[in-house]
Amino acid sequence: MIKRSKQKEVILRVLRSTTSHPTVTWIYDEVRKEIPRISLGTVYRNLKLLRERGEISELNLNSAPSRFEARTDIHYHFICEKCRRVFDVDEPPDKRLKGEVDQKTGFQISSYQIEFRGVCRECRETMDKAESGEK
Amino acid sequence: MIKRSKQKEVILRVLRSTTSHPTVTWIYDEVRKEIPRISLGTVYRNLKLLRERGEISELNLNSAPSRFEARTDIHYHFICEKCRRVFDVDEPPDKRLKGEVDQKTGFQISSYQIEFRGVCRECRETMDKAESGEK
DNA sequence: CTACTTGCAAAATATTTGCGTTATT
DNA sequence: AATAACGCAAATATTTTGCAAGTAG
Repeated sequence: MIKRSKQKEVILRVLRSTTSHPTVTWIYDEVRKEIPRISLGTVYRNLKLLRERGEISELNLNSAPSRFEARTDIHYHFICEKCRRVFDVDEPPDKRLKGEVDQKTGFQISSYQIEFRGVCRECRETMDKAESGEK
Repeated sequence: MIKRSKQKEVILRVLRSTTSHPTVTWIYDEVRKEIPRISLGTVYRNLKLLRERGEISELNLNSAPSRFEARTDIHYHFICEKCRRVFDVDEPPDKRLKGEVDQKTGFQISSYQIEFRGVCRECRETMDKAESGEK
């Protein structure tokens, strides 16, 4: 049975307070403002529990540390390969997709993720400027 | 400038020889059969180069080690949460999706990935058996 | 009480990097 | 020659885990 704890509550509250898809370390630093003696291991353990309970989502994007978010509904993500920021994409996902893949493969699908990669507008502008200036 | 090397060639050939989405360690072990003194660092470095050149794809699925594959066309993946195997899903991806997200966000999208998670048929059967036997 | 949770520290994984040497162009 | 790539080993992350003590149910 899962027992409640101050740590769990604060971790969840911190994650719900942002839309920035933070890393474990960022969450750890935020939570420490309230619980200075919390350990990184506890953060990992609770994020894992919360993910298993379906209360949060974990994103594994290219290049190491996992990102987390409080949203658990299916939506797209965009990862900027320059600045590494992660954006939610406001485009309704295809409702039929899961069912079709379900049927075609015989797999029991519990969730899915769609991730776009590229360069965000801001970084593109910076790059354009740099290019015209340098040559 | 990128120079060719025996190592690069063998790594690429090994990856092209399988559809199993191997980890770096698996690739390393395979390549060592031909080049026993190759170092793990070289495998990492070359996989990174090949990915940057767009010759291979890197998949970052939940739970640590990256997986690689020689395919670079857009297709879906299914990850079994029990046995951790990765399957290609034979379902044509939505052609309009990239364009729509492109337009809506103003991002310059270079690629995207769709990953389904769940339990594969084989593991489901194993679980069903275990359950009926244990109670 | 019992069993889940915590903090701490150590271990286990995974990936990157510095450096002197070797190979490609 | 110049520079990219290599092997090796050490350094960095990143994540997990064992354990003794604390806390919720």
